[in-house]
Amino acid sequence: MSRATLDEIAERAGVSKGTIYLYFANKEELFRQTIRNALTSAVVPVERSQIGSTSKQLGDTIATQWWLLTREPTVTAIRLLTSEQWQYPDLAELYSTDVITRFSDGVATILEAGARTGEFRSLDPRAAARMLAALVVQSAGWRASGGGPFADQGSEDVLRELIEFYFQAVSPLDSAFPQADGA
Amino acid sequence: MSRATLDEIAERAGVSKGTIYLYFANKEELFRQTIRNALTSAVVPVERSQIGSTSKQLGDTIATQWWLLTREPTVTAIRLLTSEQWQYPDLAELYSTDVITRFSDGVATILEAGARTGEFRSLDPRAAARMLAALVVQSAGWRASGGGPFADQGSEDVLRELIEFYFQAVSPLDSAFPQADGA
Amino acid sequence: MSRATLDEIAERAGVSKGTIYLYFANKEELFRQTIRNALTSAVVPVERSQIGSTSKQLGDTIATQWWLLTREPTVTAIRLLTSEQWQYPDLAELYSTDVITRFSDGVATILEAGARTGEFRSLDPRAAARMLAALVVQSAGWRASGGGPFADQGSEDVLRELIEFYFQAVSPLDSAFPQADGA
Amino acid sequence: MSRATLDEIAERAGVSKGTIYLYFANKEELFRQTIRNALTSAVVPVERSQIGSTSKQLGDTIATQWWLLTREPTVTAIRLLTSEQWQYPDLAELYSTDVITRFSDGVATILEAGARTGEFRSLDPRAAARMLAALVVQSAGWRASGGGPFADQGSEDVLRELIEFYFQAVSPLDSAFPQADGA
DNA sequence: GATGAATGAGGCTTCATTCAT
DNA sequence: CATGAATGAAGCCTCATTCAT
Repeated sequence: MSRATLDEIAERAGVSKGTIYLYFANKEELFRQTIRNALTSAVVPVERSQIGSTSKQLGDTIATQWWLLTREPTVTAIRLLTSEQWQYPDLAELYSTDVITRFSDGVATILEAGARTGEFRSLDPRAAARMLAALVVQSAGWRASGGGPFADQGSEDVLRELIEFYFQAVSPLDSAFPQADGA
Repeated sequence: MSRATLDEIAERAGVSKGTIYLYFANKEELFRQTIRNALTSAVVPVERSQIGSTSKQLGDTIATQWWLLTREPTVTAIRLLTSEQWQYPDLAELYSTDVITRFSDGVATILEAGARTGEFRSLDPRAAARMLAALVVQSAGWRASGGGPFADQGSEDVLRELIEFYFQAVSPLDSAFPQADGA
Repeated sequence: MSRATLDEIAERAGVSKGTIYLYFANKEELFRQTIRNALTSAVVPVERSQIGSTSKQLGDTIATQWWLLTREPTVTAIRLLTSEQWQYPDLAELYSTDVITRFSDGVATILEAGARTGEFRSLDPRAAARMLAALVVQSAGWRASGGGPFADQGSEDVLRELIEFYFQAVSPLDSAFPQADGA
Repeated sequence: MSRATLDEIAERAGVSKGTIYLYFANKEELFRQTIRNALTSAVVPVERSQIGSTSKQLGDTIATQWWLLTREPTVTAIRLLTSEQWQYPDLAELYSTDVITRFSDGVATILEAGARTGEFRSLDPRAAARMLAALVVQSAGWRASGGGPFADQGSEDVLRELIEFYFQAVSPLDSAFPQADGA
């Protein structure tokens, strides 16, 4: 990432330092708007995925969130945010609420529906959704950082591994292995 | 956390600023050794837990890692590390290898043993261990930061939720719910 | 006065910043010409007042100078000038010569004439004129700034007070109090 | 004066820029304390001069204030203050109140006493004191700046001229010329 | 060993000035 | 002629590092 100095930011943006101040009141505002933009675009569009079987919905939702979290602007934003999270707790809150909670809520709804149809095991949907959120966020973070236990796996591989694991975890106890065609 | 200036660090340590330079070459070295210490102490002692049923071993291992990750020095260290991971990739690597990989390897061994005894489902033990690592690390991180989907749950509750979920995920398809007595 | 940035100057003048540079080489030149204009217009027209008794001439001269000094463009100019007098000694010199010396010279002439007619005491006319200059300039400055010992007096009151005092100071030792009808 | 940049201030003080911040929170505080110190030391000690004839008291008071206003720290302080008076109205107020008002009040008291003993003419003592304040302040300012009508007179000459003029102005109409031995 | 006053490189921000339109 | 987006030198301030005591 290199350092987040205005000199470097300006250079990477191809403008002079002073130009930045034509568009942002100060460095904090620049920071906030950049993060906010990226995070807003990382919110998984739950409504769009409410078609097909709940298994398909779940796979699609996971895959969508995965790609939103691992694509460039989001990675940079989260990287910046975690670097400075103690200075901008409200932005961290935004991330938590808009991205994670929304994903989690969407997943809980799908799990509930799937439990009624028998596609999923009957379990606490909110707890299971939180677990999935943790799984997706941490895995994406590790992938993005190039570290962690996924260092030598491609992004698709990690996603597939994740989906397979989660479907096992929520599949009905006597069911066959479900179809996950996310991504 | 407050600011990480040498003035504040010295004050909290109860020494003068100059004294720090008697023990550390510079701020980076102080940073490195602090993190290194904390991380080393967060390595779960796998050998110790190799007694009892594999279920018990798994539950113990998860719980131990959980408490190691959520106790004070580790929380601070990881917080610092993730803030600066782009500046100190070798420390991030250390975290990844010493803490996560070791935990993950231990879990994989347990899962494998449990699969042989029929206590656990038969699945890719390394993949399942990676998933558990992600689950534990992210959940602990969220707990520590006070944000995320666990904001209003106690640490024990989160741990219990996590263990329950994971045991469901790895339990044999026709098994009853296993006993998780971590913590 | 607000800040003397070119942005604000341009806005108040109703033109764009770039336009200023079509008419002035740089900010210093703009500054110089603005001050110069205002100061030139604050020169008391001594010749015009050379009618009537010397007492009336004196009163008129004081009053005229007073109003020239306390009206808007002069106040702003002098304010700017005293703020920057160390950067623009030539402008300060201009102020000193064109405004103050000319006023002082005119007053000295009147005092001399008045001394011959017996209207004024016989004293060093140049010294007495310098004193009057100091009196008028400082009083006007205080009035303009809203500070100083005249903070709660109206401009006319200050002028009247000043004229009365000065006439007392220069009146013949045995004379009755003269008529001051300035302004 | 040269420019009031921290670089120059530090250089003149013989320290580095950073050192200033060990003693002052910021430039404004440095400015304030410098001005405040100088102005406080420019307050004429009225009580001390309450001995001898009122004429002597008046002469002493004028002379004392004159020297306080024309000596180095005061000159610098007033110079700085007038440069920035729109940024620090409270300091200008301090100057006005502590220095000018106190001088003016002291003079009014003396004039009143002198009027009772017949040493001074009977006139509005507060108005006459204000006039003297204006006279002294402006003359001192001109002397300090090296400009104005006193450019080619020594400081003692200006003071003598001022005292002579003022004593004429306030002397009883039929009195002989009083003794002014200020300075 | 320990201290903390002093340093100065480097970061953020302002604003006079330029120039393509 | 007029504009205003872009520039970058220069100002204020912070803080890691040094060194005389």
